[in-house]
Amino acid sequence: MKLADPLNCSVAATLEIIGEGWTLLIIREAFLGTRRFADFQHHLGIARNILSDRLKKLTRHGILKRAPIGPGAKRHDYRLTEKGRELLPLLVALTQWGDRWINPDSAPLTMIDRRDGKPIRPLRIQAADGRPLTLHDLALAPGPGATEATRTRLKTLRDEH
Amino acid sequence: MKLADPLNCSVAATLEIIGEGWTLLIIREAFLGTRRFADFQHHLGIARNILSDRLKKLTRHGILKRAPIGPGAKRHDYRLTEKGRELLPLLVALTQWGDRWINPDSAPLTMIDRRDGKPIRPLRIQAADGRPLTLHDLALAPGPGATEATRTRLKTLRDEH
DNA sequence: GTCTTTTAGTCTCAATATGAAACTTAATTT
DNA sequence: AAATTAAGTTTCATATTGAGACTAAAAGAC
Repeated sequence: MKLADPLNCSVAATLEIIGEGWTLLIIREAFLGTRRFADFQHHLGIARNILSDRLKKLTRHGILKRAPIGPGAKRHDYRLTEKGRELLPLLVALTQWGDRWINPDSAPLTMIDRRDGKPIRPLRIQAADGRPLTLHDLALAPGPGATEATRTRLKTLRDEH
Repeated sequence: MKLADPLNCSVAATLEIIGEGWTLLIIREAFLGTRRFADFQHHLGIARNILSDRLKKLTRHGILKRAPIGPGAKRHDYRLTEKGRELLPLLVALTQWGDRWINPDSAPLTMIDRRDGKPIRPLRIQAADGRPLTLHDLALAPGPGATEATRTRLKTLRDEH
């Protein structure tokens, strides 16, 4: 994916880091507790050079961090940082969409609340006060980082509607 | 991304369809109201052959559908289906993560509640009864589509913890 | 209806990324 | 000290991407 100009968009910015199949699968593995190079490689069946490249990229972006495997060990492994753990809602969104639209009635894994064993609720978009919102309840406003182009585009959008 | 075996995982299944940067950016554009080939091309700066390929793939998977541009028109455009619109939480997750971790204090766009103009709430993982859950409150259970390998893996995970 | 322009692609070819497997080096184990 | 394992790197064949020229059908102008 070779962006001509920056799109001034957090979706695009995020995808430049994790917008590629293996990267998110590596992150998923990390959420499952995988830390070692060889384990990522076995579980995913990814080529070693690609894995090496992606682990470097994720580390460079602070999503994974290298840490000694044990106290005093010289080898290291890869662990999720806070920045990485905050990708959980993204993984949940991917899982829930896949469960519904690709594997309906045959979800491979269910995320449950450890406390009561019940499946978690589907993600919802909510207003500040918690009301659920649909697509039609949403609008876009320029944020503090909006460029002039973004502002113009937004106006065009509003005129269309 | 060439998966050796199916991973029996909805994340992987979903990423096989949309796990590539341009695909999600096309979907984002569609949420912004873009429908025509030339408009996707112009807004994203994507090569025409790649765009053509991705639109076909998205159409084949039922995320976009082709429809006549107007009543009686022979030309068609591309519109989100219900299946496509259900990707909204995924886009919100991408946006919110990017706003927080890549563009802190300089979000390009803010999603607001049309009713009161206030920004929407950050996505949360919630229990069936609505309680917010953190990573540590979650567990995984085999779903109806779990393979034997998945069940075994899950047991291993549980033993580790 | 015919001419012109626009739209939505396809085709070609060079550049880049990926994947498989052999190879290397350092850390651990025996 | 020797053997083994773990974590990569290198090499090279193959696949994907990107830029731009080219094409056919539809829409618009007259």
